[in-house]
Amino acid sequence: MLTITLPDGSKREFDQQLTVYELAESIGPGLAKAAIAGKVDGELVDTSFEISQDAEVAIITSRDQEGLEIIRHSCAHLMANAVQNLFPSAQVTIGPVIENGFFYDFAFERSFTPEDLEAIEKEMLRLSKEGLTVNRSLMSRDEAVAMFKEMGEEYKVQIIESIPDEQGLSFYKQGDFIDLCRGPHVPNTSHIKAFKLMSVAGAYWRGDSNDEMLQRIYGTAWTDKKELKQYLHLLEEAERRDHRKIGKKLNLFHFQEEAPGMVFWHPHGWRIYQITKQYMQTLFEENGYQEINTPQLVDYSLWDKSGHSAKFAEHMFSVESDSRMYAIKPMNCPCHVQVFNQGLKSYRDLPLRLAEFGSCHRYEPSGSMHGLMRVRSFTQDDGHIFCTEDQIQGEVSEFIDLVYKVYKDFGFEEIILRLSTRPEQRVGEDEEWDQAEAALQEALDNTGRDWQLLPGEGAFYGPKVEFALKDCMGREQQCGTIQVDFSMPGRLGAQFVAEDNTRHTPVMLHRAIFGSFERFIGILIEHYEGAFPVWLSPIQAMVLNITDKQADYCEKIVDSLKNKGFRVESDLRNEKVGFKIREHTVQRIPYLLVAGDKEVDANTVSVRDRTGNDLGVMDIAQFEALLQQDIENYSRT
RNA sequence: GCUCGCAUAGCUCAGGUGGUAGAGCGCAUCAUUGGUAAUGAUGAGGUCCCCAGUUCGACUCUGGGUGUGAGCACCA
Repeated sequence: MLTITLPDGSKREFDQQLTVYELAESIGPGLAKAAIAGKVDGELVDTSFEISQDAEVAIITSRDQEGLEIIRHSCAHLMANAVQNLFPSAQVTIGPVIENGFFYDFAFERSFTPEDLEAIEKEMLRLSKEGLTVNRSLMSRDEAVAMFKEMGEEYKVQIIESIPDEQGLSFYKQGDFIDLCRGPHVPNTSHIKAFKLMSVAGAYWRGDSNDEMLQRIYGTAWTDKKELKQYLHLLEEAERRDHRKIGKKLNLFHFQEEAPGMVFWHPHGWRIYQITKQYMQTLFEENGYQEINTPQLVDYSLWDKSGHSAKFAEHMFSVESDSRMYAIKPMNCPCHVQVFNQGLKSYRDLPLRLAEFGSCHRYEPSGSMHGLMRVRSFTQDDGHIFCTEDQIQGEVSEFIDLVYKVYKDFGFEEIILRLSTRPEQRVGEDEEWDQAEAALQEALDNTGRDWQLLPGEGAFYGPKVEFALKDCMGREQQCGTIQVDFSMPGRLGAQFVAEDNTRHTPVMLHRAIFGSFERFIGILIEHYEGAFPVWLSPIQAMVLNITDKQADYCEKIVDSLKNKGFRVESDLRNEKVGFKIREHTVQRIPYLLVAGDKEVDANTVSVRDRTGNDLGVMDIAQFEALLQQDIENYSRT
């Protein structure tokens, strides 16, 4: 007798053991058809799995997240199958599930072309339609090695050899194609219906840049065609929002060959930059930071002392002058310690918070640069807090609150918190680490929010908290961070006099909220698709005349709004008002004010927003109030 | 840095078996003074990314470089 408990709590009894598939069948033929896998006592298994004792069992279909992942995984196998059908000399390696899809890495004598992808996709479709049964089998490691050796699959042999042979290895076979896999997999290739191959790219074997490069094919797979279509649509939207495109369209910035990875900010882009900077400057003032500024060029001796040149010399720009070698500063912290070191500090001075809009240059690898998101010249909203160990938690707590406020003001509601703790290679005493990690953890717990733990991911000099925000497309963007540093203050000779007149080394907290202005503005551009909230808009309102007759009136309105501190301009060109409206709407200007004879006579303007809403006719005072309100509450219209 | 692709007018992009190129938008000039997402006409714009090589001749083919895109690796 066998009792199976289903997810709804109902129980079913069976005389003898049965497979997941048979269980699904006993519930209903529709479910049996839809069954992709089973979950037996919390463990995912194939539909062919034999249930031999009392258990809680769920039937997994494509509607479950796990079901979708199994489909994606099986789709990776389907692709490998298709590739080997078409290109027998291609060797298989690994093919995991990733966000929205899967990839599979092949070793092949040449790279795959877009035409190859089409052919592979076609072959996959054929195999899917054929409805091949997918069978699981077990093999000992030696058997498996022998089999793949015979097949000439060198990479697979390496993988298998690196797995400990305990209860045998599982293999999945469909048609002639067999692959090592933990599974589970769909019972039949016909379950894989909605997929598309997206791109080919090189990827290192085992992810190691010293190893050879393989051919990676990326694909996406979904439950049905509709979901696939939705996903492809989302990708199109992401492309529309690409900050590089919008930056060009809205004339915010450009890059050119002579200065790779360095931004030429145009007037409107620079305005956004200045507004975010002024925002941060106010925030610094309100939160006990003192703004400083430190040199761009600093002699290598300082970078030797700080340890940066030993680790990052290849990524630093150098300048030689008067036969001395300088680095263009790649970071601000050593300079901040120099400021701290001027004058003997007392425990009464702590915590000492120094902030800098620190312009840094790093020689980033050419292939890593990406628009504003990763550049070689950037400015951090950098800050360093010199404090005692006891002060860490309080400082971190305050900082977390600050980060939430800032991200909210900029329109980001969802924030992910991560704590990275001690790595194997590290400096500092374990006691210090214990204390610092506990302080960070407590600060996180005090927020009452969820946070993730990343054990071993901390920097060699101390643990850290990282802040990732979610943009409107649901993409995570890591921006802010606060890091405890046990190392640098000591290396650079920072000290303070304690209550008992002994000298101590302060702890240094590195912290940033935007990360870099460049990247943060890139994120803002994509988040808002260029339609910045009024408080960030380079131009908040454009005043349009209908004929030359209203030109003076328009200028008068612009002057009066400008005098109040609003960013307003006029467009008095000899064009039809419809043309001007189109142009400035495309430029995402929040408000368009139209003045014709009627408005001149009544001393009003006709107001329209960039989404096409007609806000009616109002006088200037009313419009000012409207703007003011938007600005004060960081409105996102 | 690695793999693969791309580089043509200010922008977005066409184009040609090797004989120096074209559209739309933008820009300029003129006409037009028009009420809420594109008024019309005319015109000016090009070292076809750079450097070598092959060739009677290279924007086109070959090699090298630079930049850039997707991904990998890296990211103090």
